[in-house]
Amino acid sequence: MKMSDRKKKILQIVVDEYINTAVPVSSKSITEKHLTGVSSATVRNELASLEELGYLTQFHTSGGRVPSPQAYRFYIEELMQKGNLSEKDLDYIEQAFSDKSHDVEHLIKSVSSVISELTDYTSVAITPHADEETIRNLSLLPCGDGNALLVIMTSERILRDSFIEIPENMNDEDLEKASKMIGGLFAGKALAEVRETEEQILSDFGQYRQVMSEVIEALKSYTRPRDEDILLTGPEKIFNHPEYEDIENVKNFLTVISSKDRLADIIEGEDDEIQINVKIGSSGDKDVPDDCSVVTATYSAGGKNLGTYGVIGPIRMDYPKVITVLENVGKALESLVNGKNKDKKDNSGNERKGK
Amino acid sequence: MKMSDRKKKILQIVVDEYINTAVPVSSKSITEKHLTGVSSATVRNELASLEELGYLTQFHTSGGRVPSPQAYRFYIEELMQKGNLSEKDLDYIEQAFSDKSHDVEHLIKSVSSVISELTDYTSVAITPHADEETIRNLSLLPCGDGNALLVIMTSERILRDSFIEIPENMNDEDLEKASKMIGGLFAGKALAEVRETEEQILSDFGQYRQVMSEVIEALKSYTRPRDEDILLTGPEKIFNHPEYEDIENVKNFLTVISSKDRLADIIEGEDDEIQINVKIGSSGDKDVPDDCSVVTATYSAGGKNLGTYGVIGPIRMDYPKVITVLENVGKALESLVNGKNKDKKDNSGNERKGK
DNA sequence: TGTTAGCACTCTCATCTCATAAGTGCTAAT
DNA sequence: ATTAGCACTTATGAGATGAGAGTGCTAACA
Repeated sequence: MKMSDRKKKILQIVVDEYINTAVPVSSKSITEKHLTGVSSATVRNELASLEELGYLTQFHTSGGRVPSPQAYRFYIEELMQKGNLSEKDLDYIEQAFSDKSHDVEHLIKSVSSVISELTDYTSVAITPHADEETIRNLSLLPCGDGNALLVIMTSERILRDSFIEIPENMNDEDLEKASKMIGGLFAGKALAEVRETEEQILSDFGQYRQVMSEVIEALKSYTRPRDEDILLTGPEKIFNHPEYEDIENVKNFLTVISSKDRLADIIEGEDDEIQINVKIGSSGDKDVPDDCSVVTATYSAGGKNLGTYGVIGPIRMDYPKVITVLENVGKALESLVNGKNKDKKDNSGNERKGK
Repeated sequence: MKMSDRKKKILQIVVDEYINTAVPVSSKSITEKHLTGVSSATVRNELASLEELGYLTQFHTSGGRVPSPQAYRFYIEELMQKGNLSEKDLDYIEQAFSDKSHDVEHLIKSVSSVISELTDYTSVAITPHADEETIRNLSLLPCGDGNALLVIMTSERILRDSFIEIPENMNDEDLEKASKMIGGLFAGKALAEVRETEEQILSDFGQYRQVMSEVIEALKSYTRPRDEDILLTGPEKIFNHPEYEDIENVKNFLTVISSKDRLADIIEGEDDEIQINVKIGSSGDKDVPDDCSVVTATYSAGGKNLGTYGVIGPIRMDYPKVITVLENVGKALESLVNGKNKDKKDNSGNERKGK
């Protein structure tokens, strides 16, 4: 059976209506509010047919219809009409990003918080992978107790640090020399490269072999995302959505978002080509819980990867709104980053500027 | 009216029973399980009297009695019998702390997680105040774009970093000189001291005046606790306690713990003299929500402040268990820190080793 | 052949009643 | 001071009931 235009229209109405009201949609309400000119019986026939096609389900015989995950997917692909943000919302974004501080961490927090506020869903964010970054600066600082502090900064100003052990006989001056040497060696290299050239690097080193190997170990550990790299904003927002009046759903949700590892799995694994990615519960993605949807966007601007952001919430999510917000935030970020680059050196490129 | 011994005994039974079962306690159950030898009518009289004294309340006339916050306070002060941890639990603590990594951050996470696991409540932790620490190392690292990265490490290995602006004409060598100079100047100073001596320090500086003032600004900002300094572990644990079958309570709880600022207020403001601190809802402490209790312990060992840890949960909390766990974790921490110091240099002191 | 009116059927939901069980407060006896 | 006994209160759960919503089906219609 094919999808006639009227079927599509009706499906769109059902999804729109259900997103807005959270109430199963009846044939009557469709003819009354949206599709005047046909009788409810006609709509009823179409609904039955859409149900057969797998787009709609009923909880019980007299309960109206509810979109299936498949329907949401189709809706997002073909039916959804994206809106525009209100002036107020646009202002809000601008306001939030106008902060003077250039700090990546603060920016990430702002972005995450803006998304959560504007969409009214819980927002998740993961900072860009250090893996792809190049090392801008690497230093070893003395601690004075047989350890040194390794600090690295990458091209995108991501910082990592750890304590490493140094030989007993190494004094502060030696350490400084080692620091300069190792720092110079790694400057400009990508973290991912370190692993590849590990043997070569190690073999080249006599004097600072031990320190060197500790540094490499540390660098290797930086490629894994840390708990702190995953940000969760506004978990309490779920209470604004009626599906979370059921304690079981809350329990499930809270359990999922409590595990940073789990969260990372959920928002990771993006296809870089696609800018906005929607995962709808029980879509075969085992990481996303059955009754949740996750919409994420990976931002990059001026050749910089700025992380992946998104919202997690019920399957009955306001996709048009969420996607609109994510797009607008993306634009704002882009102009922020480009604008800033222009102010300084205009070293922006277009290498990785999403499709 | 005074509290007879029998009244105390009965109050203790009621609180114990209610903590264990979450069911209002009846006169009958008391005489049957705990106080054989008296009739339920006698107990009933005592209960009525305890109610008059403000220790007990009833939801409705045939519903048994429930302890009031006042009763919990009295219970903790006078009636409670602390248990011992099981072998299994003790092993668990030891296991968790045997991690090789000496990193403060990991330690804090372990502690928080252990507390949450053993008590079955949500655990909160706040890292020690950088304010009281002395600066062990301060360095300025070049970024290459008109900024420098300031990194400090304190005596307790707390790290802070920020980007500061440097003058246009300052090259990497100048920066290194400035770094050494400023680093030397602040080494051994407490962060709190910086503020006091600010004017003097600034006036002494000609050449690096601007950098210096940026550094001081940054140092001042380190005294405020950051979001990352507040750790929340196991929020989903609340679902193991029947009071959180009510969605309103969950909502309230989640809203409170979602705000790091709020959390900080709740577990801050400890009296340093008291090692374990119990705040019971509606106790006049406006930060703690009405239907929550917070039990915290501030740990210090070998002269080091190791942060404040605790649990947040329903007023009907298993205080004996929680307090026992907190005490045992404290002991384990102490022996860990002392042990470690012995291994190395035995530079431990007894300056601040809580009573 | 597609559309529609009409109607029986199903299911939920709120309300009511009713009986039961639990627990208390009070009184009078010990 | 304690206790047995009993009336009183309230929660809880199990039907029963009726209203309301929505559907599926059938037969008539354009």
